Amino acid sequence: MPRLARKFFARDTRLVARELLGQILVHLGHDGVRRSGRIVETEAYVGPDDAASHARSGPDGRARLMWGRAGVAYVYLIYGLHHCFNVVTERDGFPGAVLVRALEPLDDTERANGPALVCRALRIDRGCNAVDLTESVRLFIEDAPRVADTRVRMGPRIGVDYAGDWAVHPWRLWIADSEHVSRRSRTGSGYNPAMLG
DNA sequence: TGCCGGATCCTG
DNA sequence: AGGATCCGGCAA
Repeated sequence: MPRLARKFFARDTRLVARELLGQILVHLGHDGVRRSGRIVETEAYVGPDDAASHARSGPDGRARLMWGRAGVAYVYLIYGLHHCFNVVTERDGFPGAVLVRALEPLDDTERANGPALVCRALRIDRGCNAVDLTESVRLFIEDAPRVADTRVRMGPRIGVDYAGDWAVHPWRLWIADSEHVSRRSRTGSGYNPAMLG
């Protein structure tokens, strides 16, 4: 199965977040086991002014990878015990990334309906940080059929209430009929992008 | 150098 | 509702 190439990621972050739905995230662990899952929920973090984004700490800060080459993994530790997996987007010099929030489990993978559970299920940790997904043989995203617009929902990002006006942007995207999205996406409302005026 | 708070999850 | 538990950023 072909993997997603750099030009897929080097676009508007919200578009990448939308088109990542349905694609297959694959990690070959140190134990040689292939673990994978279909991406069913994402969030977009875009631009230098997004108050919810780690990119706010600047091009030399914690999330400097977000300012760099699209298609690279940005993995960080949160709350001292969990990992979150992102893919860098946009052109060089403009920060952006998509957080993978939930997977439908495929090969040797346990439930992954939350960003930290995604990393736990696929054994992704900071050893995966800065890996180029377009070149790595152990961490990449396979190109799977595109999900129809009618199945997509969008709503505000989770856990970023501190970000003021930026918290209300509907930059969380998920597959409406998936059993494997996070609790908030399964029970929350959300709306269809096609219904936008 | 010290402190604060977080793109979370689980248990009670 | 609260605890677990580490690290980067910012204030002093």
